[in-house]
Amino acid sequence: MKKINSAPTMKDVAREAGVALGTVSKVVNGIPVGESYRKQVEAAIKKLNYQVNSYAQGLKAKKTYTVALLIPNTENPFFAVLAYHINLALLKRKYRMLLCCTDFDLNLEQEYVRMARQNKVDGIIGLTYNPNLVIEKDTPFVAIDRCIDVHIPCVASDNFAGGQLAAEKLADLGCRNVAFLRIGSSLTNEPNKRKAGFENGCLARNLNYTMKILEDNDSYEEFDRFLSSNIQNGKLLFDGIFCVTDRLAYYILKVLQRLNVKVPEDTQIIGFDGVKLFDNMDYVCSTIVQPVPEIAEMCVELLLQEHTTIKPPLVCLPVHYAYGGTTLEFDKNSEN
Amino acid sequence: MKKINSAPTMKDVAREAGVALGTVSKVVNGIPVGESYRKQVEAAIKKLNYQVNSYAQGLKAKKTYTVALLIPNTENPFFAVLAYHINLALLKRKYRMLLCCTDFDLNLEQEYVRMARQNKVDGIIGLTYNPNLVIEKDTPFVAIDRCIDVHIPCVASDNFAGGQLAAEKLADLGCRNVAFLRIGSSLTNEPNKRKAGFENGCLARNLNYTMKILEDNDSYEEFDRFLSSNIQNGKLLFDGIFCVTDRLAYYILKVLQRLNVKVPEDTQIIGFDGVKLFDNMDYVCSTIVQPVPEIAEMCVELLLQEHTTIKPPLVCLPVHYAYGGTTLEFDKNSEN
DNA sequence: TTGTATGCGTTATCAT
DNA sequence: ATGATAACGCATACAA
Repeated sequence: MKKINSAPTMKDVAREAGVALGTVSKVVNGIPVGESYRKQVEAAIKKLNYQVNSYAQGLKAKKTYTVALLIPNTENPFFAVLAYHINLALLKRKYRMLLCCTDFDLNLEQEYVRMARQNKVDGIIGLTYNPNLVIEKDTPFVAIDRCIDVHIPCVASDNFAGGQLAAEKLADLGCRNVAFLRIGSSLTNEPNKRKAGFENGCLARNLNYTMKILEDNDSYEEFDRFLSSNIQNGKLLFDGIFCVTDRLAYYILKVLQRLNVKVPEDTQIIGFDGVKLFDNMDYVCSTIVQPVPEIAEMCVELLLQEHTTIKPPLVCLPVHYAYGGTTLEFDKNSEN
Repeated sequence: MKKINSAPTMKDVAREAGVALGTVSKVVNGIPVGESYRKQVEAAIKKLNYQVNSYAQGLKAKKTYTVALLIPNTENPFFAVLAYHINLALLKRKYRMLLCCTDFDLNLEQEYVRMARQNKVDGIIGLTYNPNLVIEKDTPFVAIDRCIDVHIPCVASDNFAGGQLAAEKLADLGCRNVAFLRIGSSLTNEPNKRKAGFENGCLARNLNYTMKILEDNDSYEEFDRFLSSNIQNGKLLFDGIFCVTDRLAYYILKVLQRLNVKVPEDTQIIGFDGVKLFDNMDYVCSTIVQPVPEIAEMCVELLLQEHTTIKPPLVCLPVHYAYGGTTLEFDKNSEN
């Protein structure tokens, strides 16, 4: 396509206004300047429709007002909503956002981190999976859901409490025999604590529990088999299931429907994330809701704090339970 | 956070390699240079972990390898998936993507367009709603779903054909009395053609049809009333409903469930977009699927074509029907 | 072929 | 308070 050629520069403005270059710069940057000069310059700016070139600015200032967000994709609604809120939080602070979808590609993750060095961006917010990700000490980085290094702040939901809450809710809702279903990376990360929290909650409430943990490259259908094998006389042995994500919960819901297990009458399901199909609509399933807007704000805040006071290595934000049709409505209205 | 200070520059590399600045530049840009020099420079680059500063590069070249994507948000899965595929298409061409969520804010849309001028980005792909959006002729811009100007290429699905297809499918599936439901901006855009296409299809297939068109600021609940008022003896007068989007279709599905109308037995629903809750999972409803990856590719292709041959003012890409549980399974497997 | 010098648009440090 | 000038890191036209 045609190149953008003739953007007016400060020099043009200076000539138009009949003042020196430096004066224009001052006006643009809000540095006090003689009233009459000010007006002239402003008039010239308006007339030429001048706008600073942020690339020249970035070159000079080593500051680009751009932040890179590394996430696997925006097809998963959790990531998509996260991206949206981070974008919002950045916009509030006049920052732009470079969206870098990594598709779970470990090399691509590293590539993007490298790209961010050399003041191409002012910082990175990353939800990554590369266990060997190299982040030089002078690259401002905030991690989501994974503690990469003590010097890199990590922001996450309180996953342990979330798991615990799920167990408690199932207990409150009358379950006695529950299962925990999980699939995902074996990487050590915060969401892994959901399991421990759930176990803890089950023990506290005297719930019988069973775990079915799959690895990343396993097939979801393994769950089909697992559930089928736990059906006796047409009834599922579990009256409650906690799924590590809403995505999985949604999948399990379909499986149970096929197996003629009634949800929530026979078996209740709680997921994790708080995914909605469309904004302002219902949750996909009863779920432990992650505080996405707060996570976004926290990430941006931590990333942009200039005052290099001590950075918290791990920030856990509170989650809450929300009804979404896959549990009994006992406490439908208790959004927490 | 700490500033990135000491990034090595070409000068550092030149010194390290014992060559001149220009030589380094040439190596970096793949311009032939003496073999021994090449190796020395490459060694120095590796040693210092040097990387070009794209801001200095952009300043010089008036090319930033960055494209801005303007969409309302990434909370709506259609937008989210679109963003993902555009990101992919750009990545293939070594371009970065600035994600600009406009939240349907007309001023913000204009603001972003302005920002893009002055070679801050090499071009813009925009799904916008501002009817008065000013795009200077020298700003590379590709529009999605709306013809802004003859000089600005517009990429969209074949919405007319999609509407027609919806009518045909409903007819094939045995419907005789159908309704078209729509809510959205009254702006003239491509998706509006869904209505005309549907009408056309109904006429061709002798379907009785009713239209219920709401405006942007109307309440969805208006549809509740509309449907309620069309129930006689506990039966809905429509045996088929075509909704302008999957989002609406999903909403209507919930309404009908509340009204005890069985879907798809009593009434079948077809939406538009092809939204899936999670990737690789089922469609939210039976739907007319937009070819999102192709739309993304086309946008990027049109935007980046250097050879300013003639640009097509409007490109319509083919849609197809997909079963998603809200129609009878008559042709479940016909993904067209 | 390789090196040198200039300019891209800004900002900041100087004299004035 | 204002204007001239250097420097940011890179690319390139030009000289060697």
